[in-house]
Amino acid sequence: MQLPPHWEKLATTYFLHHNVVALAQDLLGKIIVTNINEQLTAARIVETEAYQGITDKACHAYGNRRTKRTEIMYAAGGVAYVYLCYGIHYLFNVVTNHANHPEAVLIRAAEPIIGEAIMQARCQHKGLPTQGPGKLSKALGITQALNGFSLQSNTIFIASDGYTYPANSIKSSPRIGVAYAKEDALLPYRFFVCNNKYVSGKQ
DNA sequence: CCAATGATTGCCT
DNA sequence: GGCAATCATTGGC
Repeated sequence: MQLPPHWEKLATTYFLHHNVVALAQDLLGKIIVTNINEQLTAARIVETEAYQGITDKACHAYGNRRTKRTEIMYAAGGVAYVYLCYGIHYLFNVVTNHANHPEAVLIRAAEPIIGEAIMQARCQHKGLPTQGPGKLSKALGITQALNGFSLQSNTIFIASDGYTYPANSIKSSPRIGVAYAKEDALLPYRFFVCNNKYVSGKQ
């Protein structure tokens, strides 16, 4: 696989950062790359959410809950956490922090860079292929089979081309669809690039 | 064992 | 704006 020369795969150490909220914000502008069934696709991340470990009621690992599903969140950062939501959609998360600190960043939306036609086709050419976490996974070819995959693999990883969004174009808000988390539902852990058409929901 | 429920989307009115 | 689709995971019995 040949990437553009100035793209650099993010190293494992990047994902070991202890502040998942800061990491969620920093991931805006980075590029998610998948190479599935010989189909290369890449998209620049424009919307993320932080899930802050065992004290965050919205996090699957709240209360140190360890189940077959959540187990991968307890691994050291730099692996994929993929799970099925509403019985229909695969949601892609990046596990962060050191082992036994179960934190993750949900990647909610991205702007296509490479393989836009592949993404459109995977989404049956309906609407923007990478707007919203379910469609994004579908467009990138992400399924449960990728759960636990290392982001150092060549199948799925995150790269930087040095681009960053200006600080004044980044906004935060409460996370989407977590009303059940009561007071933690109000935490401003969603980050997005404003005026970007791929961002889901309200801006 | 079984019923309830979601980190959503798309189609319908 | 409302709601059905659709199923793995979860927790209670």
